[in-house]
Order: sequence, then C-alpha cells, then structure tokens
Amino acid sequence: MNGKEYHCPVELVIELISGKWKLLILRELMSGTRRFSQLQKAIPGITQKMLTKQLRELEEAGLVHRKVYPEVPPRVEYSLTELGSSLEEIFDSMHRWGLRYMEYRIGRQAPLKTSTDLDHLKDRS
Amino acid sequence: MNGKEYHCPVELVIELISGKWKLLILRELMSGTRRFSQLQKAIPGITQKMLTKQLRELEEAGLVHRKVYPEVPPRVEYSLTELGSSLEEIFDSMHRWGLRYMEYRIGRQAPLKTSTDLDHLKDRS
DNA sequence: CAGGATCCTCGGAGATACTG
DNA sequence: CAGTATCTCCGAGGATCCTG
Repeated sequence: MNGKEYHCPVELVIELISGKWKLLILRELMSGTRRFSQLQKAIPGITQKMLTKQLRELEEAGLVHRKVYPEVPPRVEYSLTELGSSLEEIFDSMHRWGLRYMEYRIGRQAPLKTSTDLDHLKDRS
Repeated sequence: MNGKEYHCPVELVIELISGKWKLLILRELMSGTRRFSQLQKAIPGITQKMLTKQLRELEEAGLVHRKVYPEVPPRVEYSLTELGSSLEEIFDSMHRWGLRYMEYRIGRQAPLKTSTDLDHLKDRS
C-alpha cells in the first residue's frame, strides 16, 4: 500500500479492497459501527492477527475510522469514513454485474459454487 | 477459480479481475483484438508464462475469447467476449471513484505515487 | 510464434502463545 | 478486550530453458 506505483485508478481501487477479508469487513461496517470482538464474531474464520492487519490497512487507506476508548478493559470501535461509505456505489455496480455474470454462466456450463448469503449488500436501498 | 465458494457476487468479480496482469490485459483488449506477441509488447514486464496463464484464466472465466489459426508459424488472436466487454461499466465506476479518492487523499497527506497513464480507460466514447 | 515444463523466491496468510 | 510476537506453510508469480 506504500511506495507502490499504480498504473491507474482502477488498479488502485482493486488493491484497496481485495485483501482476503476486506470485503467482509467493509460489508459488516456498512451496517454500522462495530467493536473488534463484534467483527470477529461476525466474520467466522478470521484470526485476530488478520482482522487487526486488514483493519489497519483499511484505516491507512482512509476507508475506516478507528476510535479507541481509554478504558479498562479496552474498547475500540470501527466505523466507515465518508470515503469508505462511498464505496457502496462501486459495490452496487459490481454486485449487479456479478449477478448477471452468474446467471449467464449457469445458463451455459460453468458449475460455479455460490452461496449468495451476502446479497443484501444491495437489498438495502 | 475452481472449486471455490464465493460469498457474494462482489467477491466473485474481484477474483475474476484481480490477477496481477489481468487489468492490463483487459484494458489492452478493450482497444481491440490482439495477438499474443502484441499483448506481450504492450505490457512491459510480463513474462510469457504469466501472459499465458492470465489469458487462460480470463478465457476460462468467459471474459476472453481465444482464436487459433492453424497456420505455420502459429497465430493466436485474443479478444473480449460480450461478458468481457460488459466489464467496462464496472471499470468506469471504479475509475471515477479512484480519481475522487486520489484527489481527496492528496488534499490531505497521503503521498500516493500515481501515474495515470491508463486514464483513457474512460476517455473513450 | 505461441506457448509448455521446471525450478525457485518471496510474502500473504494460518496457528499459536503472550500482554497492557 | 484488543491486540503483539513468532513460526510455519503454501501458492502466486518470476526466471530460464525447451518445442511443435
């Protein structure tokens, strides 16, 4: 994310959001502010290390805001920045395309295993 | 690309286009049909192996069409399928977002190294 | 010309243990 | 609770050589 040279804005966008868990994290945060532990529960399979790392990258990218409450025990809340929220537009367009793609391919041959459990990304207006 | 389970269409789209060279290949093909060697020249730094591999994946994904001419010496032409062409819509939306993102960040602090030499992705039509 | 076949490197990502 | 700190593994990607 640092010191790299991007060929074009499209490549930049892909780098920003294509970490293995980033989409899931962003999706979760699009529903509202979440604590670290809430994210961990909401995203089965992710490790603490990975959640931390991906969140740091999203924060550095300016997509996610991190608020630390100086308490004991510690409390940290994550939320989307304006920039982060503005990604929905892209996600919508990708979501629409992806659905058309799946239909198209299923109509032919490709046995795409899909579980569209995250479809409500667009089912909310 | 095979045997994987996708959480949602958005993730699927990202997997389809996030190979290291896929964007560059797709961009090149959006300008028209290209031979293997033409692609290689148009994309500095890519190796034969990588070009072959990424093309095969794009072909398997149904985004790129591969036409072999039974001649000597061999000639193979690559072009976008309908599905491949339909990606432009997404690219446009990503391109717009990426530009806004860059402006926004440059206005603050982040020293993003960018060379928008591929900006004509949207400067067409 | 358009690849195929091999070997190798390097970093993303998992597992596990520890801490303010 | 919300993280670091290590160790390890695996596979994308690179380099190189070979061929119908």
